Amino acid sequence: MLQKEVTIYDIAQKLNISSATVSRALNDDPVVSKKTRKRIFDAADEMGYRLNHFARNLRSQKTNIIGVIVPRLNSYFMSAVISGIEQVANSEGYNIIISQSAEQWDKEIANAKTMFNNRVDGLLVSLAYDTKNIAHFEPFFKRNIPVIFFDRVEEHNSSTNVLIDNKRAAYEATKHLIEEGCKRIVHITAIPKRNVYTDRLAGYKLALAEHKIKFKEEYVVISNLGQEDGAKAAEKILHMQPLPDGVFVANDNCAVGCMVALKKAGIRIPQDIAFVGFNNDPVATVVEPNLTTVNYPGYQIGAVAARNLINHLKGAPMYTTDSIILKSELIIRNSSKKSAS
Amino acid sequence: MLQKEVTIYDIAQKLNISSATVSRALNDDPVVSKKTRKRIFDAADEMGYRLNHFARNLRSQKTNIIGVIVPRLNSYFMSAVISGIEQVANSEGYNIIISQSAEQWDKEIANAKTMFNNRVDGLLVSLAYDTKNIAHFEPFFKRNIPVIFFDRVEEHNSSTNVLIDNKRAAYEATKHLIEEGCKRIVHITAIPKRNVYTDRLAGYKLALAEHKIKFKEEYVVISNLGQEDGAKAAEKILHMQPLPDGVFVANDNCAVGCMVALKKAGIRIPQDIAFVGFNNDPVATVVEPNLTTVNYPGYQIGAVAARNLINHLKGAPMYTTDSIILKSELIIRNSSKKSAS
DNA sequence: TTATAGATTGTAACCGATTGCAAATCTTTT
DNA sequence: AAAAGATTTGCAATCGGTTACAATCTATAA
Repeated sequence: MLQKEVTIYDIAQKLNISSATVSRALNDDPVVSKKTRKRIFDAADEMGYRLNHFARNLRSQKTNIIGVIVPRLNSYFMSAVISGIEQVANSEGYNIIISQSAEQWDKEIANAKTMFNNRVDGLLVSLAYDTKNIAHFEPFFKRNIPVIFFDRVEEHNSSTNVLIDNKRAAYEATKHLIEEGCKRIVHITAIPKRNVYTDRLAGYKLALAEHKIKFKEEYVVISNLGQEDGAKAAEKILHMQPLPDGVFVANDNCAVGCMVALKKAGIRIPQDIAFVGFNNDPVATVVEPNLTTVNYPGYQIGAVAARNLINHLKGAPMYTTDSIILKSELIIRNSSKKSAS
Repeated sequence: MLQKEVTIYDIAQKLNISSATVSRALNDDPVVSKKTRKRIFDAADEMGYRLNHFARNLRSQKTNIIGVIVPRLNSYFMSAVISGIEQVANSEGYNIIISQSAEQWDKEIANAKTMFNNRVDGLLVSLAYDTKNIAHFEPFFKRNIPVIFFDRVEEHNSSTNVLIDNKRAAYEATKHLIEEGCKRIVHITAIPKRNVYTDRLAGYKLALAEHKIKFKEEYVVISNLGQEDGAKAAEKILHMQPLPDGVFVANDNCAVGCMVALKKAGIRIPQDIAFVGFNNDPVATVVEPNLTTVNYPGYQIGAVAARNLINHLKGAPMYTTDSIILKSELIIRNSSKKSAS
């Protein structure tokens, strides 16, 4: 037996007052006397009243929903990000709806449209591989709906970015390899279209240049950065003459896949080839030797992005922050300790 | 310059027809003539009309939102599940909102309440460790809002469960260890409150019994199943006399943590101790030796659960399915091949 | 030509809240 | 006791759709 929904009208009728007063009381409007206020709350409790968000949203033109668009959900990093977003959003009374672009520009466009039609109050986005421009977010900008990009970002004067200093992190990683004695350093990365990859590539080049090591195009291996792609990259590396003595990979999963394949081929790590990854995925402490990597704090990225978005929604002006750079650091483990071994 | 929202009234006015006709046309009601229909769609496009979900929801009392409550988001398995849910839901025009219980009963109760107040059309739930009963879902049952449990389930006559046959999977896993020659098999698991753990324990016991191996309470190690908990479990194992010769872990992450710690202590795997895990997390192919494990198809679990829920929402009666058991299988890798080594 | 069924469109109530403005009630002051 | 001011409360419009029912139009048959 389905009980009918209780509305403010039912409460009003029962107490013989107007629905306006009930509405005000339930919204803690101080104009309502404590006495009626109490009567209303008691009645609401007793009758099992619950707010109808649609009626409210319809009136207030707000949804209390934050949209999240990510390339993929199935990585440790992204899970951590989402976890951070959810935590903050939830604590502030916002709900999140999530969709995946599967790294495809057109799906991202479709997702953005859906989010727009769902009238999200704000949007958190990590761009797909494929995305050539961000015109599909124009409707949001036009309506002053805040959009924050994280991790995979694009510059836009009416949005904030949340990320780490990829160039510097990559620089540190590469420099570390050089200091461990590496001279022929391969960089495995994705097609450098997105900031995360171009910046890491730039950091890699900078470190080389600073140590007077000539950059070689053939040392940049383009890959999809999955674990299995790491194995494919290993193939390529094994065919290089002379063999590289260090590898900096833009992602731990791929690094690990590559290490496993190289080890199978008899390469010793780090003696023959030293490795540095990126992200500090838990798998870094499982592979042998443990992987030196850049700690990329996913949970915090998500939490900060969400916090910032909500601040905007609550009135903080957009221009106060342009981009937010979180700390990252190199965690040195055995995969790169050439000198000590 | 914020452009104002276009409503069906604007379209109606412009075309000099009634809003009712506009509404019908936009909803593909065949009663509207093709001619007016076309005029309406053209005008809607041109004017940049977008549906107001709240107005519709307010009227139709439907939200097209599916709620998802999970213990944690940060595991590969759960990411895969969410990915599956999102895919199916999206393709059917549903949105999902996600919240985490952080393995706590009270947070789960709060989440359920939020979902209820958000008037989700249906709910997908994986229960927290902690959850002692599912009374907090009664409001859903009472209102005939479908609830589907997956992975961590509880029996209830008005809900469907989606999961694998944990008992059988555990039985196969343990049997495999026995057939590889193990006699003293440890089982690392969580406090057996949830089905997944009790069932796996039962499967473990069954396999032992069937092979006339006496069950020993002290061989069941209770843990939180994180990677670091695996290391703690390794401690305990190292203190056992005589040393066990096989370990069946209820989760790959923990198995891996345990293996790494044991190896550090000089234990050879699988020669001294053979390992079988659970889930087929990607890390299973990174650890050395590669981990034998039960393949638990997360993506499919999510997709099937979502598909089923949506079928219910579209009218399929609830009683047609009571629980859905997906296939799982043992993937044998080197961590358990005692006989071959 | 007219009755009639069938196709199309319009009218208006309804979903459940919010809120500006007016009205009523209660206090305080003279 | 009446006037003025401060508190509370109520009225009614509004948000943007949906849909039962009535009204109108069109085409075909008698």
